[in-house]
Amino acid sequence: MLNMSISTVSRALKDHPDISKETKEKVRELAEILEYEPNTYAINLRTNNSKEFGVIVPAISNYFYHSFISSLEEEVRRYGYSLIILQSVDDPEIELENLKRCKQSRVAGIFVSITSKTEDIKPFLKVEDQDIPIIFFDKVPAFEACNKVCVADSLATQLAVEALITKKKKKILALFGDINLSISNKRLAAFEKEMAKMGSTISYTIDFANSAKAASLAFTKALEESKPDAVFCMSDEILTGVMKVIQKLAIKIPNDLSIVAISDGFIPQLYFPEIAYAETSGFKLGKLAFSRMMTCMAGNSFVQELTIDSVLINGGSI
Amino acid sequence: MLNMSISTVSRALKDHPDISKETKEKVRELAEILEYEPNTYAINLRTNNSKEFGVIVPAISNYFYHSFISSLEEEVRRYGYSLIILQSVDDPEIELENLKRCKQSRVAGIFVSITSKTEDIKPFLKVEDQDIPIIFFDKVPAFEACNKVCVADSLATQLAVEALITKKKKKILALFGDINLSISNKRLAAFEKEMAKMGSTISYTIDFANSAKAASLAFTKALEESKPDAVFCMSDEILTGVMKVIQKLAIKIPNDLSIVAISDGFIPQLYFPEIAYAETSGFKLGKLAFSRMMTCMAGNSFVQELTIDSVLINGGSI
DNA sequence: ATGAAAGCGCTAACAA
DNA sequence: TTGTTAGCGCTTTCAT
Repeated sequence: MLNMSISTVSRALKDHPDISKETKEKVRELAEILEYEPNTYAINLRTNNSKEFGVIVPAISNYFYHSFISSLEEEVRRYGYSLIILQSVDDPEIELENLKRCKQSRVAGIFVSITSKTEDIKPFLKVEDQDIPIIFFDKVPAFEACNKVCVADSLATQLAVEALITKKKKKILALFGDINLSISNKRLAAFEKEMAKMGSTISYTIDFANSAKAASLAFTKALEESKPDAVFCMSDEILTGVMKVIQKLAIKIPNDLSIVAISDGFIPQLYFPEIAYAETSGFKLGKLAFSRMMTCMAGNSFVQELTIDSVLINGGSI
Repeated sequence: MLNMSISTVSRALKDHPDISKETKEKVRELAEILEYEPNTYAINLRTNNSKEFGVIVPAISNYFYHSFISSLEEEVRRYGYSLIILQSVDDPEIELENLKRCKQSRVAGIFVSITSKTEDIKPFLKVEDQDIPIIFFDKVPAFEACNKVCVADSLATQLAVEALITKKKKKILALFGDINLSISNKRLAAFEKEMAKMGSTISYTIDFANSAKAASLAFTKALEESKPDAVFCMSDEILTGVMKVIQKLAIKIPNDLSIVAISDGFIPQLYFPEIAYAETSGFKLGKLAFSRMMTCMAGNSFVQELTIDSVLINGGSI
């Protein structure tokens, strides 16, 4: 319509320095009028990349992941990217399918939190070989040579325990999640290290629960048996189980019992008094994961494991 | 490598009836060995469609949306589709950008829950004109001629109120969300309709709160002023605000006060006793939205508004 | 400053 | 049953 070649138009539209001002103006005007939209499929084909990242998580409806995803989405949007969300429903097979989908969609990069049963991470490494960077977050493989961003399990545990110690608690009940999850073990190890520091001045009991209900049960039992003066809850799931019993028995917090948790903060502030917690923020982790991805995509980067800080958020529960 | 043309390979790979068994076999074998992956960009360009849906929500980190998204993802995955997630952070401008992104990515269809400030839905209708079906869900425009799937606001409200009436409650405090939100108004209207049915046998107070904190305040005030024997909470947000005060004042549920809410169920079961609620399931809405999308894509369908049922889930709170 | 032309990897109509 | 070919809409090199 403007009597110029396709290449001129293409260049004009992307503000190429070779094109004269007047031409650019004309092209832009007509594009506006015609409501021209570049065909993303063609661009992707031609440039062999797309402005999309894949995100593979065990489940979106999780205390932690949706805040991670939300924060990540905010970040990538600024850079013109979008997020393709895939759930593995904690099934390694579906996880593998999802990975394949990402590969086939030729996403620019993949964020993945592995399932609790994922054993073989070779498929992930293979995708990386094809120049699709992978950032593992939260639930990361033990394997060394991959990019990971994690919450500070040890630090968070330490902060939570220290808060209890400061308040001179003597009999701590520590409740952890599924014993098979690496996160449980990391936090358990950190907990025991803190206890070791204190020597025999503090006694403690440890139990595991793989659901809120199990946590309620474990807590109820411990209440009778070990009569703790403080409870350490490894996760929101554990905390909700404990808090339900506390409401049921009308236990006075913090007079009868102190509570401290590790959480991203949503659940703790539902209660009165609000529960003190060591923060593990999905929000912050999202930002970190993104910046790590950008570095990887730039290409000049070593594989490494990054950790976000944790802080203790005070509540009236200790 | 196999001494055959590209088209033969293409057809063999997609099990075209014209191709002989042996050829297919050979092609598949070699494809396996070579780890051939079809180039999605090229397919999209050629076929002019992609196996992706856009999802535009005010925020992922919301009581309701992440369960909707989670359920929708499960569903679309079965059909080989993926979900592109875009947040509008309740900003109509960003919402518009997101819509544009979807259009440019030429998604197969869009699921959208509009922001509380979205006034102009013409841009959405325009996208529909380009044969990208749009399913509005949850927060839908008042405009008639578009496809909507919603939770049953009236029914849920009715069920919740009926539960209170059955228990002979006489002084109901009804707490609603942001007065500007259509959802608040729908539920309010339904509530008043139920009250009208009862004539003067029941007295009630109505208040609005646009945050959990505001709900706490409104509830505290009402407690002193109107001394209700039951509280109706329009949403999880309201419920959490109310429950915090209840814990603070150690109010006995249901002896001192009955509580009923409208919720998808996660929050109500955090408390003891568990809170009775009329269910508005993001999970079910996801399934419905998807099936509606498929119908629209098939092309033979009228514009319509669909609603998912609600049921009362009993708790110990009434 | 602009144009011509090749080609990204695939599909499908048509030919053989 | 298989091959030839055009073309999807764009980017980019090379020529002018």
